[in-house]
Amino acid sequence: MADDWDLHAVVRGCSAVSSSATTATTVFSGGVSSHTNPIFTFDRQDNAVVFGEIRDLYTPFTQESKGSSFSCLNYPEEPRQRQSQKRPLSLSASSGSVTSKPTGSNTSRSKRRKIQHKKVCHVAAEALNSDVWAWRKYGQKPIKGSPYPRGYYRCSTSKGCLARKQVERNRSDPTMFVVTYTAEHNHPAPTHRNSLAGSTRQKSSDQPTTKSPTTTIATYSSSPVTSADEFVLPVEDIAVGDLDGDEDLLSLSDTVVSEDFFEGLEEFAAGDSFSGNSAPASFDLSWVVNSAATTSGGI
DNA sequence: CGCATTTGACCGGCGC
DNA sequence: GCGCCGGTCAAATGCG
Repeated sequence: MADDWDLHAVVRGCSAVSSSATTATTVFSGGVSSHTNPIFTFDRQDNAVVFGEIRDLYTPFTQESKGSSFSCLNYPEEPRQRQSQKRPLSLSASSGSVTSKPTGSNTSRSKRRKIQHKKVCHVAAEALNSDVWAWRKYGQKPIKGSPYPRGYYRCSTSKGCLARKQVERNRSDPTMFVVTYTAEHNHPAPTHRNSLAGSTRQKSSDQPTTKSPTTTIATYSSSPVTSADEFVLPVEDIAVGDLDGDEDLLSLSDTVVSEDFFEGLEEFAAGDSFSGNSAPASFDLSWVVNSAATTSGGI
């Protein structure tokens, strides 16, 4: 089926460190556009973002930036309502069992859409591989304005972690991906690629060395990054849920982040992610495809 | 056997 | 009020 979509192969990215460009943006879905954090001012209409944020992007959404010098995150947790709410789902149960849907009884799943903060960042394919967190794919969907599907991932490091991530290929630049982070991790970042993620799956039969041209996320292997120099973060802000911006998704200002910014990250990324996965130094999709969303692999 | 991925369906918000 | 679309869930499937 959607073999070509392999978006999942891309996941992993953003918060990572790789030698490539990354764009970070904080967005408030729903229109909560005003500022919220004194540390960085971002305005949906101003494209104003401050490093703190970016830094944050690269920083695991830990509870509250424990001791981090960048406590920029302060997401309101209003939207945090459902998540593990097992709904009856009618799939096979057919009619009757739909339990007449939880008509607002508990919480609506989308309520979140209104207030949830989101962090959007643009990362190069290479950067997608490097992510300290373990993500597990829970869905994929074709998005209207984009020729590429969007993959939905959830943090698998911790069962209760609400952190989610959406990965979508930038339609203007297929080599770039738009990663949207939602909610924060309620647990510290794994020093080593967590295990909860299980084992990295490897499609032996489908080993896409070339995969379908359709969308094949050409995630080249990551380079042992450590050169923060290459970190150029074009910051910009986009309207969540409204890929109208599509094309300008990746333009705007370029900000060079000092390595200092990612020092910690590198630890994560360089520390284990790479070594953990015998990542080929060359462009090998297979690796990415495997370790991508699963992360796990590592040690 | 366990876990991740895949995929179709369901749900609710938002726009018209 | 209706329809569209994004987001999430859960069953099924496959692989390690």
